[in-house]
Amino acid sequence: MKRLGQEDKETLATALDHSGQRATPQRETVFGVLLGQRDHPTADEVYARTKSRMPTISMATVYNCLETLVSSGLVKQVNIEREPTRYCPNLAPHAHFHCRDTGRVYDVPVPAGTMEKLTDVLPGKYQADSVELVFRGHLSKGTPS
Amino acid sequence: MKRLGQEDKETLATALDHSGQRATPQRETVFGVLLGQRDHPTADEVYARTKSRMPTISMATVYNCLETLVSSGLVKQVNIEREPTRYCPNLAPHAHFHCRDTGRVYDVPVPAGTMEKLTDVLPGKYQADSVELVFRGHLSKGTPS
DNA sequence: ATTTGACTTAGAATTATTCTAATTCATCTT
DNA sequence: AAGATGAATTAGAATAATTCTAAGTCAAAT
Repeated sequence: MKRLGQEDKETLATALDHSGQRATPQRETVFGVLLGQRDHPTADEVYARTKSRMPTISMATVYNCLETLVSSGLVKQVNIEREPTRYCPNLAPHAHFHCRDTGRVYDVPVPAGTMEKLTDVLPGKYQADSVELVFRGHLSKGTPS
Repeated sequence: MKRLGQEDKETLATALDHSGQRATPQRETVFGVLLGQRDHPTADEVYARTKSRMPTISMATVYNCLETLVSSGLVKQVNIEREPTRYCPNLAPHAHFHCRDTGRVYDVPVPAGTMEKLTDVLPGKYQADSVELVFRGHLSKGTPS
């Protein structure tokens, strides 16, 4: 239940300012929720967590804040199959692993350059500006959460 | 507007039988629609195309048939961002390219083994049974549809 | 011929998300 | 400091893709 540190607060303020938007208590709280538990929560989950810190916030505001954070580049949306959109504040290039058993989504770090290298498979006419890599399967049993 | 050839019909019958389901005129027609125009149509689009061959079919049946085809392994669902699910009868391993300008989705063939090789980035505890690779961007201008 | 259960159908229900319209709030201007 | 301006928040209505329900149809098996 930690609050935003000074550093994160500045990252947020700068990124928002850079995209012509303001830092607000709601946006800071939502950002703090995402940083505090990096388990790819859905908007619903973000709402629940945020509400416990800021009981008056509304669902619409949570959606608005998430959209704002995404547009400022600090947060990424993660869509897996038709499930509700999840939110991820991990800015490093990475892949995702979706567990069929639990539905959980894990970040998978990838070596530098790996994602970019993937675009080599593209015929010249395709100009990719983003690459998404998602694995689906299950965790070896005996593996803790 | 071609119908299903004998070969595709048998592929369908076998795959359905293998998953304990029956071949029906609706399923054949929907499968024919997917094979006839491999542009990753949404359920709505499949419905429209199927309706022109079989005017009495209902949306529910189209969804049912698509689900049946997916469960039999002949068709893959392609989900891109929160857009409606698209359907793809391409069984070869391939990636997808999503054009930001037109919204179209293109199949991108990948060299044999490429998709499997990607699982090398996974720490041991992750057992992947499927890999999904999606690029997003735009087509070089001057490129015909 | 009858039964059985799979398949189809129309329409209702669901659900994540977006929209609307009314307020609140911070900042800017005077 | 007071008022104006526009961004941000809010509750609730609206939307849209998909799933569900319940009734009807059909094909195969007895």
